[in-house]
Amino acid sequence: MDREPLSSPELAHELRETVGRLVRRIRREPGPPLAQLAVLARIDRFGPAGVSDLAAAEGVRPQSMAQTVGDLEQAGHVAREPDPGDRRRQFVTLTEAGRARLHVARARREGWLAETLERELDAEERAQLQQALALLARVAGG
Amino acid sequence: MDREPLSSPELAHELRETVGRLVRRIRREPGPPLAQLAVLARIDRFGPAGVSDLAAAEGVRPQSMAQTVGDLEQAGHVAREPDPGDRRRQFVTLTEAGRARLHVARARREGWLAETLERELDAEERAQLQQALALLARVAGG
DNA sequence: TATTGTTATACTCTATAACTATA
DNA sequence: TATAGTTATAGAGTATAACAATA
Repeated sequence: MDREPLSSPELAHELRETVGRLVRRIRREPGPPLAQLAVLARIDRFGPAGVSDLAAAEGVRPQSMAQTVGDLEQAGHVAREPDPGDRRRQFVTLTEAGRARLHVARARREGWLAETLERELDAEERAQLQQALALLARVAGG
Repeated sequence: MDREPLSSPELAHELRETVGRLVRRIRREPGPPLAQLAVLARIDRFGPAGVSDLAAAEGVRPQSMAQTVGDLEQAGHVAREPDPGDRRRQFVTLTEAGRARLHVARARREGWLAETLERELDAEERAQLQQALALLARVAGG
């Protein structure tokens, strides 16, 4: 199944097309908006954080994150707590409803992806993919 | 550098986060809208095609593709030619301006990605990534 | 001055609904 | 009826610009 190695421009092209299609496919699954889900997941994993921290972590502008966090707050999925040491900052925390929402959403939305990974790939291929994700993280995060 | 193998749900989570960040990073590079670029690239590679064909190939609805093709036509980057055998169909073709636009855009937008692949990864890692893309295509395309 | 965060506005991308024209 | 394509409308996601409050 080995193919000719692609040049970097060719590989860049394939990479862009493939991840584009994958993102569209994931987004088609029902569930809460992906940007919101990502924030809930991050707070659940790493604990309360400021809006700027969340923006930097997700690779978006603080203004964009303020919008996302505002939507989550209106839905009752996050709450804000003032930082006593720096009154500019507000810690964004998960509410119980937000935590429940996260778990349900994970089961549904990432559930599709997880099932597809199970169905389409064998264990070795999943390990291959896991290694490749580390490479992609380097490409994206630089 | 081997890590513990992730469970499929964990891998799904990492996959979604990583490709999300990568897409945002690519989109930040200046250039024409990605959806338009993808259509120009496809016609350049596979020749003129109908709107529905393009929609199916890119994994979007025909209505979405009609919008994208309409924008491209207004910009003078594609033209339409009637199919003499079926008057419902219209072949979308590249204009000279569209071809020029494509090549400039590739040099700029995918150029960043190609350079990053060259800089951040070695040849073996790029080969690894190429193989992983085939796996991702299976996940996305199912 | 720098940092945290906001609101206002606009663009990209895609979707669903409702439609016309042709097969 | 089915297919190719359209317009209208809406929502998700992100951006820039301009601003307020705090450090």
